Amino acid sequence: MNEHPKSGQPVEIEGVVAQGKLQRLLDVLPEDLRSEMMPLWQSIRFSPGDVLIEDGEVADRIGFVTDGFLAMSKTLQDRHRHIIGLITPSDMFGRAFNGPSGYRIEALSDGAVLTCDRQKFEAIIARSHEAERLFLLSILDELDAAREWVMVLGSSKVVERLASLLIILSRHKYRTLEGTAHAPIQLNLHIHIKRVDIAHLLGTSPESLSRAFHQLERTGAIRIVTPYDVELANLERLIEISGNSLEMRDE
Amino acid sequence: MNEHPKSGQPVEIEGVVAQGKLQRLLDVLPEDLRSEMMPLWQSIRFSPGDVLIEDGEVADRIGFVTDGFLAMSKTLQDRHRHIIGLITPSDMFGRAFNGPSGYRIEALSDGAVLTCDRQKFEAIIARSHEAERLFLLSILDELDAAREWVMVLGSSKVVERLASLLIILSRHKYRTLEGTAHAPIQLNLHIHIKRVDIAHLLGTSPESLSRAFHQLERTGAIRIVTPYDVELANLERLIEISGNSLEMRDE
DNA sequence: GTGATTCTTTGATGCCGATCAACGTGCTAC
DNA sequence: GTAGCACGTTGATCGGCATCAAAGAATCAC
Repeated sequence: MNEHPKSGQPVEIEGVVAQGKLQRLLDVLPEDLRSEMMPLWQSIRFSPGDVLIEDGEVADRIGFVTDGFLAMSKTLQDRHRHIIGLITPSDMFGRAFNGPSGYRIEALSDGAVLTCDRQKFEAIIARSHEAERLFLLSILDELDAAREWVMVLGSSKVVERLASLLIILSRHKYRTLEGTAHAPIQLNLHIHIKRVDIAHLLGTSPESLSRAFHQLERTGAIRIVTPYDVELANLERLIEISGNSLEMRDE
Repeated sequence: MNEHPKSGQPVEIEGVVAQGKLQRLLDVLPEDLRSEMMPLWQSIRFSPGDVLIEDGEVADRIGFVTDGFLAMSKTLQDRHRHIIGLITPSDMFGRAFNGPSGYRIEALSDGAVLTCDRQKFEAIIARSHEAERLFLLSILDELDAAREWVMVLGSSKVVERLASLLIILSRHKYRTLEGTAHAPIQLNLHIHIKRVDIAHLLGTSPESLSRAFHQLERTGAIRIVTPYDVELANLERLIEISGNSLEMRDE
């Protein structure tokens, strides 16, 4: 029995566990809608370079990231590739209640998503006032994140932007460590993303990004263990370099 | 009689006429909620430099711009001022259903807003499914706009960013000219915003911005009549310079 | 009108970062 | 092992832009 677990219990589909926003959404759904929605979900694993939704395509599916990093990206005629934003665990993608996507959704790391038919998702959410409200709140969060990112891109220098990114990534990591009592003084940050992708996210080139990384290391703000493993040795200095533009909320 | 005009008719409060999103919102409200909400509105006129909501303040009011330009801005300790985004006629501001604002809302031009107590606004909207849905859709629009702006800020060069901004501004102007049958070939764009503010919006300095303006003029893309009046002489070239990153939808 | 104030533009200089090129490093295949 | 490949780093050059400084241009007070 117990085909569809009760509210509050972790939801697992094909070996992939729903958490964060998706779990909260399922939690507030009344039992009947919840039962209706559960079988619609499907898990997909991805690897770097995979394209989940093509630029310009009318997305017929929405999804939640359960693990790994996706990006909204766009490459212009002049072959310049921009990464508009990261999509990190718990985030949603796919333009529910909205028109076609102007951006490609692509994978920057290994990971997994849970996806659902877009129209069915919308229809079910729309039948629960609570769920639709929760959905609205998560869009408001996305909006805040996007604006914060506008702020970051406004800082002219690459080191500043990189410092901001590292802080944001550490916040994400911290967010998922809800078990921990206090923030650790020294943060070992595992970066799952290639240098090129970080560069395109920060609006710079891999070369300049590399220099920025090593500049941060020279000032003692970070220590580069491997290109994918960085130790935030001096968080205060890092914040200072970033320009103090970020709210240090823990959510 | 007819204290509260019927749906579909323009709403006017203290000489200021509601249009765009606010009007649509009022239109979908059932008559009782509409009557309840109408007396809550209050018009405020603003001039450049006026601060409507202070950075960090818990906004107790929301508002819709009916005329002129506002900005979300933030100035860091190092006195650097960033403008995160423009708030143009029909746009909302003030974080309904959300926490304190991390940004200042300030006026960049003369204009007017209609404002309403935030909690009362939320309460009334929440009682109408249609209205809450409409609200959600307008937040989704804001999200798109924010992401588009991330895209623009990603282009390294100032001329490109300026070209994009001019296109966006012309779109706004076109949006309000719903009476006109077709887009005019040659667009006379009145810019209500000071150079410093545009500069801070584009993440550059007034000096560099000035040079960018004149560079656009040299290439024939625009003609500068006065600093506040620009003629988009060659829209195609302007789009080309902008990097084609913008969707040319008319809404 | 005149002067004060505010905004825009122009000029000169030095730094940051884009770009091209080459080299280093780690991984996979075999 | 070695070759090949993908990714990261380093070096050198050059253009764009921030910055400082100062000069037009427009507006307002009076």
